[in-house]
Amino acid sequence: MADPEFQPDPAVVKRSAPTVEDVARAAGVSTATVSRCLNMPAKVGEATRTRVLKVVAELGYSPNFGARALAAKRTRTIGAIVPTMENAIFARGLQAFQEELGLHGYTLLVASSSYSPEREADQIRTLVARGADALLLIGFDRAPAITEWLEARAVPHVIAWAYDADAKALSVGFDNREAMRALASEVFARGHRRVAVLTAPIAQNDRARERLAGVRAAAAEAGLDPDTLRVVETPYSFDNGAAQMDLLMGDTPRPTAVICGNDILAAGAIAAARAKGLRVPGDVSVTGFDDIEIARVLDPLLTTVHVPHRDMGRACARDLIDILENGTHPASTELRTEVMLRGSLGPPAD
Amino acid sequence: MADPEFQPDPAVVKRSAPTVEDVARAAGVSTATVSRCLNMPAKVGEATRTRVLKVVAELGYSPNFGARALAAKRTRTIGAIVPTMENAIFARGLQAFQEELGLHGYTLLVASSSYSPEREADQIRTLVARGADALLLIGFDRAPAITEWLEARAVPHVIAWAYDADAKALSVGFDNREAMRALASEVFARGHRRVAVLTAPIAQNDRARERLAGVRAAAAEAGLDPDTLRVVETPYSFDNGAAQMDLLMGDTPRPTAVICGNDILAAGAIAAARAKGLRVPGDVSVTGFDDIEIARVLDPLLTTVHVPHRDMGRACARDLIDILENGTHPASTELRTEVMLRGSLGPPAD
DNA sequence: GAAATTAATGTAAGCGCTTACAGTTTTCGG
DNA sequence: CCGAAAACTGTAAGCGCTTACATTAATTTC
Repeated sequence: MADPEFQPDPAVVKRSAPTVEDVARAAGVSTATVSRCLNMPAKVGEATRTRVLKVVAELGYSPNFGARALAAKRTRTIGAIVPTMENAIFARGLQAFQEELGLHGYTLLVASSSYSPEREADQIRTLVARGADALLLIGFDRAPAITEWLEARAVPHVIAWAYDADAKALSVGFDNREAMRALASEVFARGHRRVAVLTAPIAQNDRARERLAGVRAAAAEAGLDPDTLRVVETPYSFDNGAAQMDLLMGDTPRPTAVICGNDILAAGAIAAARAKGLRVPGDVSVTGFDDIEIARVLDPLLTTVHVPHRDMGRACARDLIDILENGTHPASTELRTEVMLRGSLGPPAD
Repeated sequence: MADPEFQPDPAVVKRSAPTVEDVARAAGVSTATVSRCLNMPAKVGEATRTRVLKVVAELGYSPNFGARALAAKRTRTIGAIVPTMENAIFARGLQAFQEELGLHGYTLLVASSSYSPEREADQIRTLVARGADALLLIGFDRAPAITEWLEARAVPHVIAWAYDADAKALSVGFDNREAMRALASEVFARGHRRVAVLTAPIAQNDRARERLAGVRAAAAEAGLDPDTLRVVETPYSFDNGAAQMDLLMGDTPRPTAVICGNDILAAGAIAAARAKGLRVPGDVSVTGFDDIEIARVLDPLLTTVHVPHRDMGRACARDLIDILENGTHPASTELRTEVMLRGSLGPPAD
């Protein structure tokens, strides 16, 4: 004969999500045991575990994120800061990164820096403040203060899209200089002597700088004074590629080949060349870098360097998780790139 | 004459990050005041506030994320689940979404569903469990149970890439059917009668379904039986577009126009047509949808529907923040699309 | 000028979870 | 069978922050 007054409908009493306590009570165990069932199942007796997990399922219990983060001092969340998600360059790597993280129960926090170092520094602080356990960053170029800050806070991080065996930081990437040198060699091997380079601003972009160095190295190998290369810096974008190509094609004598820092610039360059009535590669050869989808739809098909974006993203995820869970110190990984010789590169006209 | 034993070097004592308590002590106030300075500065006296903020800066204090989330019951983190980040379709909208969130002090949590409803359901649960205060989802098609679950938990969410004034859910998007109808009308207006439609599987994709309905509507308007349309379903990808186009071009009689569900399929289709020695639009016209970068580099330029991806991302962010901070109920927003008539659409050959 | 507001700050109770430590059973070698 | 080690489970102390409520000081009102 319970007085209904004292036995209110549980559904009415509990408006909010169930807590460990609710689960513990319902399963007849302590909260510690519930927690252990979820985090270290091996340390709990078989029978207890199944009983607790059954209750967990029935109640639809899901641990409170904040409480867990506070008590365990980790969030199983990993941050990534890329220059941009707009084009396929980073998006594909990010996608693979996220997939791999998900496989291991981690979640991805994303921010973009728009190629601005200040913005990147901000985002790094923000993501760490938001509880990121580790970080994926693009390239090596950043103020030493930031790196020191990360070290001081012991925030694991991996540098992607670049590789440097000597750097103290863990990196997963490829040798931008060598990759571009290999591509540029193909250009010079075809006899091009008036060559222009369309690159992203190299000031705070080690990948762009290394790629330019690769072109210069190839030029030198081909017996050409690297200083005769016409170098034009412009932010990565289709329109910038087109605009700068337009200017370059106004030069006399005109370059017979234009080596672009990435496929997006190359796409713009090819469009601009065509708009001017020039044939590619008849009148001017164009090359790119990255081998994103666009390279396969351009007419002519774009000669470029294939970058294993997905492998890179996946490797980054694995390394960070490895550090977080096993406290290891993985070695940097150098991935291979491949020169993709396609229609946009031909011999010079003259 | 303090015994050094009792006054250890603070630098040695405090290895970990400063807490509110540290700040409070250094500023000579209570922790409540420190918290208020950070969260509701107007409620604190001018002098106190500046003093506290100075200490905050000096100590490099940053509130612990977990503790804050636990106590305040919100994370200022918003989740987004998109089918994929691989191509520019969603990446661009996501970029704008993230930028706008950042402007308001929110962070973006990202997951991708690979167009799988089960995966999406998983990701929704995961992101909410990870503390997402609100969610951005793509399209309306999902199990009612999921929507109910979101409602029950009172998780604000916005549906993007689709618009439905009558739906109970908040949406920010465009009328997929009408947009495609407008484009298809142009195709039929040029005299095409043997038309194929290359679409993503429509089973669990309302956008694809609506677009197909748009083509059928246009066909009907043009006095054509919609059932004479050759409809081919294939997942969005360049290779699938190419493969299916290859098959379509083997038909006799061959379609004179192929309307594709997005630009990626269209790019594959054009490549396949060319590989078969067919001229576009001479032998076959091709249209896309989205107007991503690729549309402007294809040869010929791709006739497609321009979708305001960035506007959509931005509007979604604003709506969610508005709900979170002001408890409002924004109305769904319908954005305008525009048919971009370009080279890939011409009159039929025969 | 006393009472009533308003403004500024402090006190302290959690938020829900993890985990060191302690206590209780089992298990097992000898 | 006994004592020690191993295997489970419980107790309870925080983790660092926010915020309802209490307190005190400064203004305002009549």
